Amino acid sequence: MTTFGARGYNKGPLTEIADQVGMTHAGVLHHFGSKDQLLLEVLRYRDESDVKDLEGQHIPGGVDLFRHLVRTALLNARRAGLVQAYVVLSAESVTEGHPARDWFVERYRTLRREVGEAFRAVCAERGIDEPATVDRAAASILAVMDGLQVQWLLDPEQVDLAESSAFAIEAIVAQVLDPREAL
Amino acid sequence: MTTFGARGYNKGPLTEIADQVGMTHAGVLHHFGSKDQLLLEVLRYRDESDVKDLEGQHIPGGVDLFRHLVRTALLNARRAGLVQAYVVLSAESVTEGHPARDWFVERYRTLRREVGEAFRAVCAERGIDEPATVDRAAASILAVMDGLQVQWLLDPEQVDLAESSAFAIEAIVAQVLDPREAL
DNA sequence: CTTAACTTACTACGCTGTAAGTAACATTGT
DNA sequence: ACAATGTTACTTACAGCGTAGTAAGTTAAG
Repeated sequence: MTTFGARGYNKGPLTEIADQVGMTHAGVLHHFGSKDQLLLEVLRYRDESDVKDLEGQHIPGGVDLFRHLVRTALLNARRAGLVQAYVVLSAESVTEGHPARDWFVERYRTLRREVGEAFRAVCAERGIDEPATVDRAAASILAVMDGLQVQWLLDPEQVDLAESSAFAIEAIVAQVLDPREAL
Repeated sequence: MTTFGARGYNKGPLTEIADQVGMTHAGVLHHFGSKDQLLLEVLRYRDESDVKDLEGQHIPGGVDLFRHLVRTALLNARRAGLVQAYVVLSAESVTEGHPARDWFVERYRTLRREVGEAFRAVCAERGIDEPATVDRAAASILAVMDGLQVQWLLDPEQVDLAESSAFAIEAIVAQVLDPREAL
């Protein structure tokens, strides 16, 4: 994660990764078979340990999911390395034949579904019949979080990741629950 | 742009670029000196020709800038290659020692400033005293456009770039002009 | 006569993946 | 109890490719 995050998958050599665990690059290949496979295992492992972190604690739904996303943005501002890994790898994954492409496609589908469901729950709770904008809003919330991360990594002095994320999420949620035309 | 977009800067070889213009890779280096320099020239050239496109036409300000951004998202849905180049290169640029890093830092600063000014113009026009959220909103609008592009490139069937962008921009503008708390 | 626009040929490096060897440990048969 | 036989976790060494950059030569135009 450290190497792929700092230098990207393509430019992140196995030798650097091997050094970090006190091994030669051939040793790493002994365990993972190929560099592609290592990347997928790293991503899978992150997912697993994220789930473990939430064990016992309920995975929030409804309005709590949005609060959770805001807290995540706040947390992310303290772990640039991990954020950078996701930013770099997700963008790289859109290129031809990238080994993590399918993983990111699936990941975004899952996240959009979860955020979409949270929207539907909130709408139901407040007696709003489900607006057509739910799917767009779900994608937008994930998008704004990702996009802010890029700007923040490039220019941390100028961009406040947590504040901007919170602002944008609030804006989008408000627009779903009670749409207005400003333009 | 085609090669760097499709394969990224790191994995985009000079030979492929040279082939596209019917030349050897040494011919390309004759003109640009190094691969780094070529990338910077490509980016500079894109900027220049964007300015040329707008020549005569006024660069929109105030509320028209937001409409222009929505139209841009619509236009972008028809040019995946260019979009992919920006997505891949901007994310790659956050890595250590990337040749385009400074360029992207500067680019986002400029864009945030322009969007921020548009916000201030609209606020002045409508007699709203400038809210503290302008800067966050400016970053958020750029962020949501970028982030949606990633999701759209990965899964064009599932994500409607134009609609989602329009929705999110509207949401953010509305929240600046007339803030509400939804959470 | 010079300069520009190349090409060919080469160097040199970085990288992934493979093959063969080694040391430690586990398992099994007697 | 102990040898024989894997098996695991590596290392060293190397093959082999892709690639950026360089140097020298070629052709055409000014």
